[in-house]
Amino acid sequence: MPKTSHKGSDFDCVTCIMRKHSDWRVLATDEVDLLARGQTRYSYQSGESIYSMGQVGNGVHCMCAGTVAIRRLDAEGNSVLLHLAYPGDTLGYESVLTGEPHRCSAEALGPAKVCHIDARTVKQLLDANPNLGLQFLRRTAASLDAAQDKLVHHATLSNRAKLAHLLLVLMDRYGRETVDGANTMHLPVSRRDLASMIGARHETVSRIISRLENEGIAFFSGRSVRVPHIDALLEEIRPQLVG
Amino acid sequence: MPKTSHKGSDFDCVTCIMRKHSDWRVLATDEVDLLARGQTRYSYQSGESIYSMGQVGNGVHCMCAGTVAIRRLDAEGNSVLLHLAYPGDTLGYESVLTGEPHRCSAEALGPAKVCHIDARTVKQLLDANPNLGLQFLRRTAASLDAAQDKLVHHATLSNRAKLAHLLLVLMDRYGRETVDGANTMHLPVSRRDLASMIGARHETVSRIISRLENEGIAFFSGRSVRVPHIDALLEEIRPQLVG
DNA sequence: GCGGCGCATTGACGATTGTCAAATTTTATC
DNA sequence: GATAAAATTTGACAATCGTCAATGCGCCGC
Repeated sequence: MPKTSHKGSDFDCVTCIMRKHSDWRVLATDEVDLLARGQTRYSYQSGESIYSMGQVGNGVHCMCAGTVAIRRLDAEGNSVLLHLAYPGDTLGYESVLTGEPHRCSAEALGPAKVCHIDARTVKQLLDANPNLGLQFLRRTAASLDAAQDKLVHHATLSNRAKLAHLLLVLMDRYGRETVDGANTMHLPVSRRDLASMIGARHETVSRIISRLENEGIAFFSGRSVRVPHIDALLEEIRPQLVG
Repeated sequence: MPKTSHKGSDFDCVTCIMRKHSDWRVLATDEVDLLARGQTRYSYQSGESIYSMGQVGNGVHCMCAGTVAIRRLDAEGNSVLLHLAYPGDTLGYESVLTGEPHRCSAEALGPAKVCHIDARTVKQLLDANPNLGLQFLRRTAASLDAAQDKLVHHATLSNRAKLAHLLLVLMDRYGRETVDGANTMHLPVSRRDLASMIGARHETVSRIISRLENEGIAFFSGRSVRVPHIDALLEEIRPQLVG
């Protein structure tokens, strides 16, 4: 499925609109120039791989547009979607810092624009501006916090509650409210990926979806989802607080 | 339950045997002196809190001896044991870096010796030596990697396999081999904590333990565990590879 | 347009799990 | 050491979940 990515040169970090929202915002002007010299922009089609588990990273990837899935595969070939990355996110810096191979793969979930920054440039910037390392540290700590939150959810919520929570999170980014007060969105991922995100089989997700539809809470058609009353999904997360 | 911790002054980071195994190993000699001036050693009894969720950290904690449980509580009061920390580990630096309250609590699981390093000193050291920030970054990235591995396990393994895996990990640190080739250990945590670590109810863990005993795989008595053939536990992790 | 192929849905069924409850053991406190 | 509190174990039962299997749907390449 993956086609070759397209390398473009009509772009520059100096003028990148996402830079102020990324880790690179701590750089000074001359450091941004250095960043721009080590940078190459790539366009990816849906399904294309940005990097793969097991490879050693030769640079970091800075997202300008699109959605990228961060996955990990276990020994039996099960794919688990761990994280969705968005414009402003920097990907793959762990491997550059440690020299270890990537522990996850990154795959475009739609047309995406991602800049590659050469490892040498990254190291020069880390040397030149200690704030960049601290910024990466803050970002990584936030990711760790998010991962731990997921662990808590996996340990305490039912699959149904986890799916409801995931739908709310996705609705927050992909959803829009219609005139009748309902919320709709186009799912960025397949049912299988939804299942791996909540730690269940895809058949189980299908059944939960069926029940949600029967109960009038959410309606699915392909990848489009309609939630008439968003509060009904919120109810699913809170365990029964008998009153 | 928690008694007050004991503040001791008969100790110095300069001579600390764990320093070479901790993040502070990147410091130069004069920086270690600065570290030692900002440091206070505390002794904690089993069950005592080192810091709590919601508090803003006024420094970082460096473990010299013992075992510390990193927990998170959800809105309903469920406690999830996310991580066990050991000598050489540095705890609570996220809060110091971000100014945000601690997202987890840290509790001694037995007699523990933990040094507190004042936030001001930490910031001075981060300013003085950029390698310290990069070291924290590597450490945090490793923690993130471990958390993601747990997420994959939660998504793909049965509770029984997760418990077997956890026992193997604990055996690696707490176990010793007896003359007859069996492995034994003293569990550092309660059944409830074991359950929260694998994302199951404590009743479920009790039942899995009963089955493991009936099948001759592992024998539990209080907190002591005896595993006659460690390979039998390993078999539990690998899904059925029909041959 | 057609055939394939992967994804999605649904049914059936057994296994596992969560919940509630009670009995028992261990641990903590005085 | 006695009592209280907490942790653990076990049973019963309903609900959920995973697996296997069959079918339908949609997309893509030819």
